[in-house]
Amino acid sequence: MSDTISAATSSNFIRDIITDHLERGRYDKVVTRFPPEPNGYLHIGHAKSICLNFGLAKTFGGVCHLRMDDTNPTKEETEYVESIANDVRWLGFEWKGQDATTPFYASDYFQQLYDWAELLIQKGKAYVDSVSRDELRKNRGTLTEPGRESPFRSRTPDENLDLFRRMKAGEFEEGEHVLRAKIDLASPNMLMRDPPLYRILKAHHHRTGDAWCIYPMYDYAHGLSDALEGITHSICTLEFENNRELYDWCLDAVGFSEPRPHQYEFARLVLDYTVMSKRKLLLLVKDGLVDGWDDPRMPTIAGLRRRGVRPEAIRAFADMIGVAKTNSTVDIGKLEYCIREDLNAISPRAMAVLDPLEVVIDTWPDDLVESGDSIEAPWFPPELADGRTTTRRIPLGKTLYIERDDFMEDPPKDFHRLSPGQEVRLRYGFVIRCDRVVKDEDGKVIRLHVSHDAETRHGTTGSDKKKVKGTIHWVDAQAALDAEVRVYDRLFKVAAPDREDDFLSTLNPESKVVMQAKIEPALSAFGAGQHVQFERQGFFFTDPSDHKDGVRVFNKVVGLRDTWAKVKARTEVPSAVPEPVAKKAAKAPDTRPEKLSRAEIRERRFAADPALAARFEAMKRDLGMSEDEAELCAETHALADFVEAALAVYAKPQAIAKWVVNELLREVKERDLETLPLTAVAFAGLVKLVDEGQLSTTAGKTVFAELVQQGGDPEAIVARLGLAQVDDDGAIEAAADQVIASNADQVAKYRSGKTQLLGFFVGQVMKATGGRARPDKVSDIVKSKLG
RNA sequence: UGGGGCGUCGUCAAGUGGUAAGACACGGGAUUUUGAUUCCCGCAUGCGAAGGUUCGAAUCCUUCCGCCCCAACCA
Repeated sequence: MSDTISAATSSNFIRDIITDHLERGRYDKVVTRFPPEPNGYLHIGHAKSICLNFGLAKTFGGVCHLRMDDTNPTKEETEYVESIANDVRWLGFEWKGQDATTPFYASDYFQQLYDWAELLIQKGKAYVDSVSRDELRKNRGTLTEPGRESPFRSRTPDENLDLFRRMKAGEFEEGEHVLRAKIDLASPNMLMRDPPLYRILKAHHHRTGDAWCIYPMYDYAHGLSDALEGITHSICTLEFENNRELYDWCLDAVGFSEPRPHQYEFARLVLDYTVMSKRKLLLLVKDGLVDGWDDPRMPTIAGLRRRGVRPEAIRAFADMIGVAKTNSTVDIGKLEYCIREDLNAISPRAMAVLDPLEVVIDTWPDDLVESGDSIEAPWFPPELADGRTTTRRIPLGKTLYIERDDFMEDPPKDFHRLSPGQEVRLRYGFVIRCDRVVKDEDGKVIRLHVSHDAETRHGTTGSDKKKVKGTIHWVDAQAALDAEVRVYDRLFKVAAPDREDDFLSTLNPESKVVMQAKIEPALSAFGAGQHVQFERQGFFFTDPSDHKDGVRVFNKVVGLRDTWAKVKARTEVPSAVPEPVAKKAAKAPDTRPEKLSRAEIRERRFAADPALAARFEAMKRDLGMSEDEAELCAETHALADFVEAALAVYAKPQAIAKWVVNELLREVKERDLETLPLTAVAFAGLVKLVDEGQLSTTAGKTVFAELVQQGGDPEAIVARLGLAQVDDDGAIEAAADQVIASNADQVAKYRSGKTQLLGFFVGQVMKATGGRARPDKVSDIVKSKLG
């Protein structure tokens, strides 16, 4: 793996999990995996996942497996396997596989997976279902209605085994039978309603050929492949969150015990102005809307590579956008920034005129008309030269080309370029003044006549004496070489083509514009696959396949930042065509029931349990609890019992309710109250201690946490931990002085008005006293000391 | 009450009860023979909303709101 991969990758929740696991010794090394299905080319979204998985392995000193998830022979092809392996390697990563070049394949595990399926059948955890595809779907129920059992669900293991073996032997046609996990048709998670594990597919597999006619489904194959390879952290995207339960089921059912792999999900990359789904990308390729998978406009790795983006930029981008669980859309400007930053450091500078306008220097000396002149210029600007002192000669003659955009007959006042009567500097040349404009009969400017100031010639002393506002690029007309320059822009006109009914209708017709450009002759030395900055324009890349001797083809990678374009856009009329509003694609009907109001829900609950209703009323009426408090305390009978028992020890309903609602409720979310070591008596004792001022609230919370963990007696815990409240002004003042003395800069900030720092000081003093100080007193003392 | 997730600046994103990181974008300035690069400076009295707990809440509790995912023999 390359050393240039950023070591300072920012933290994310998955790193935190792994760090924790390693610290606790749950695993002793990290094994991740990148598991693409070889049914398409990798794109920048995959790159995010690749950087994550391989990056994690690298930073934790583990390994990452590249595994082809090839369980569906109808979609997968060897061409894709090769492109995927190639792309991963190009991105700068090495995988652990059978060897350095061969990846893992899920298809290598078909026999083992099959054997485990037989095991599940024998354990009664899987059965062969023989209903039609339609029937199966209907029997699955809906989001709100449970599914129904298939009549074949009760087949014996022996029957199932026989049928399954015959499925494998090819005795049945596709769709006749399917092997299903026997889980729970009523599960709220649709994936757990007896999901198919194996289906019959009489298709030729790209690696196993015709050896199999049954193939495992994703959920079955994936988790078990992970387990087989000793994967520790199986990282996938958010849409698989629902699959995690099934992932765990499969591993448990086959009999894997800890430490075994676990699945974690992060948000996949969504980028502005592009599409990322393989289906849509495939459509663009198949319909010839782009020039193949490696069209430089495609977000594929192959496309980016051909465009001239380097792996360094992609890795920097992956690092920049981070890893989280929020569905988000990344501004494509971030990618462009990373590309520029990378290319800026390595690209030699040259001049090229994409849209030439002829310029004749009328003052050009006669003796140089034939022979011409030339100027030496560095390939790199001084701030980047960094020891690179190479230069090239730029021919210069009487006739030049400049960029058509760099001339305006009637310019706005902040135009720094060439216009009638005005001066501009030629990059590495001299200052010229526009004397005359020649137009054709349509009024189009076809030639400029200028005069030059020989004293401003580059490299001569005093050449920069004359100050002009602009410098423009140019090439000598006689010496210039012809080149094809492919100017690429974003593929879509709208920010979210995915949200359109017909995403193809938003294709940007100007995403590829081919220019016949004039370039400086030194560029003839450039072979295919080289980067260059055309000054004032952008970064370009000689096309890896089309650029040859005599045929010069440059791809535009990305433009330079263009402040002028921004200024222009700001002053011009804002484009009258508003971005079309994205229409949401029609979705399947929402079958969720109407939302019930809170009161209705309560009514329903209490109607079902009048005794609970009575307790709720009693708490409200007899104990003076608020409606909310009473409702929460009467959530279940167990809780209500607990509250009543606590009240029997310490009869202050407000105080008890407060602690129940704000502290206890949190603990009983995941755990049953009955399993908590905390007793009602201990709880009441704690509330009393705090309520009577013997314990600060902060210390009270510490004791509460202890009680929840270990149980015990609150007073004993207070004594053991030495938490009794510090009420003594002297002790608090001493602590406060200490804190103030050691935070002089913060004190200064506070005194100059940043009073929100009070919390900081109080916090420091509280920490210094181990949370025992009376907080209100601390606050008062600190405030008066800070003045 | 089907279940599972997610809401912090225009965009990503840290932050897990004690000073709302950072980056991109944006705005201003300096340097500049690329309107580039580089360098400074500015940019969330506030974390979906409202209540509550606390000396102190983005963080804990409650309720509400919004968005995403799941009913392929795809992955």
